[in-house]
Amino acid sequence: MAAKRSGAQNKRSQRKSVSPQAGQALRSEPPLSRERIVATAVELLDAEGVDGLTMRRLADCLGSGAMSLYWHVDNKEEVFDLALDAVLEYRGPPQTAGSQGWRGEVVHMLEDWRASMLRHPWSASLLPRRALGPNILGRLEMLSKTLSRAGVADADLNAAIWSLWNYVMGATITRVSFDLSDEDMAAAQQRLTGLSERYPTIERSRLLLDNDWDGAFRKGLDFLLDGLTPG
Amino acid sequence: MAAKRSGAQNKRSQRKSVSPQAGQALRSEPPLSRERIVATAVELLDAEGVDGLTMRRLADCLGSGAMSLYWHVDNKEEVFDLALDAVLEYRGPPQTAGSQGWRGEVVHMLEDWRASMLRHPWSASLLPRRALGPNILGRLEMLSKTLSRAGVADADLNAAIWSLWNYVMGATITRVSFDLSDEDMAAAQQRLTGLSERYPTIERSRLLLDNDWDGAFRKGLDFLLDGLTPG
DNA sequence: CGATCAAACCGTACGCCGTACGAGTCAACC
DNA sequence: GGTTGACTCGTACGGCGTACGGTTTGATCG
Repeated sequence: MAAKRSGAQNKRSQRKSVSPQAGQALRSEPPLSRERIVATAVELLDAEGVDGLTMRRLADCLGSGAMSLYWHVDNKEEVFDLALDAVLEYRGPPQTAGSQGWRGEVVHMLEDWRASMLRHPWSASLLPRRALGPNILGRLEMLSKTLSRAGVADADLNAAIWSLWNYVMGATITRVSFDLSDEDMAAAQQRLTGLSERYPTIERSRLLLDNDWDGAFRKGLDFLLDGLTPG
Repeated sequence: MAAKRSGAQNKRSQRKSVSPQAGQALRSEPPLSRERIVATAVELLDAEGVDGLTMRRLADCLGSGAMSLYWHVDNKEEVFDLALDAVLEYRGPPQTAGSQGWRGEVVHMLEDWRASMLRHPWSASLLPRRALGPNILGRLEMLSKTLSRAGVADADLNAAIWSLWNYVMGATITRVSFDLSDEDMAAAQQRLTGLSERYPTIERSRLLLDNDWDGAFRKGLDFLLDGLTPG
């Protein structure tokens, strides 16, 4: 009988043979692989959203049967985890202005983090999962190293990292949640004005409308960084 | 034919009759109602988590048929929305120390917000939804009013509110995501030490272990409030 | 060459899901 | 009695994740 044991055992073991594509002479598709599955999953998520990804549809897009996916992947959860991390690659700050200092580097990485997730809004709805893939860990490592070099005390380092993480995640989720279409906006406003005697202040401030999300994100980030660093 | 039209039309219209419980002479359960459905949904979510809530199970707990729920509720999404808001009621700061000032009131409300969600961890996984129920709106209204009275400029008010919201949501989601059982903790540590040459800083700082979440939350909140207020 | 074996693939089936549909029940009112 | 409207629910449909076991394929070895 075949193997197919528990997670990451014999699967993902790379082909040791010399032939680049083994078999599959009649099939036009390249053979399945973790990478191809994840890449296609991201495409599907981008196109159809979180509910549009099913194992059957994913397999269809890959030109394979649904159950074939389970050779490369433990279950649907793992597909989500891999897709989330796949979208969060970070290549570092732009080299053109190399002398922007640690703070510029941190701001750049965090704004890029948020932007990457907003480019794939489904990623925000996957958030409450602890999948710490290599890309997420890489960003945390960069954050940790940069803050440490900037003089943040070791005792405060973890709190500082988590504060920034929290802020970025909250801002991203909120931005996705309220990324309403125009009619939704109108409906929300409608509902609020109907209740203006109950919520006069937020009705008057038009909190749910015309807000500068990007600017507010940057502002709050600055506040946080001001507080987090000794100088 | 019956009515059952679109959202919040004829449903939820309270009984005008004098009889306290109409019909249902043989059934021991009280009649269905939005309130009872939501309360039971919260119980079920607390007990079984987000995947444990299905319309059939919810109906079973209520002693009714699954399809009966749809008279009082549009769909499962609405059950989630109502459950989320139901858990976020806020009764205001403790009256004993009435003179703690605006900042104490804000901190109290935000810490209570986070605590309420941590008491029902499923609420964090429901987050990326824009359901603005009365309790959430009430908290936003309180925040808006208090900050405004504290002297935050109107131009900065919305940014201030969203920054605090973002921070609280991110911190709560993160806390839930990493609320690992002991073996999960060990596994995460295992995975990290295996990769210590790739992520030396976060491995050394033990970022994923022994962290003071509550203290870090309070710290970051203070940073944010420091930056947000003029004085 | 033929035998063997693991890797990779996939068809079928099971139990569960959300909910459309329409029929049923019952109190209130004409 | 007849009608109506609020409410309950049995059945059914299409779709889901995935357990299970069978099949194909290429590599390896005699």
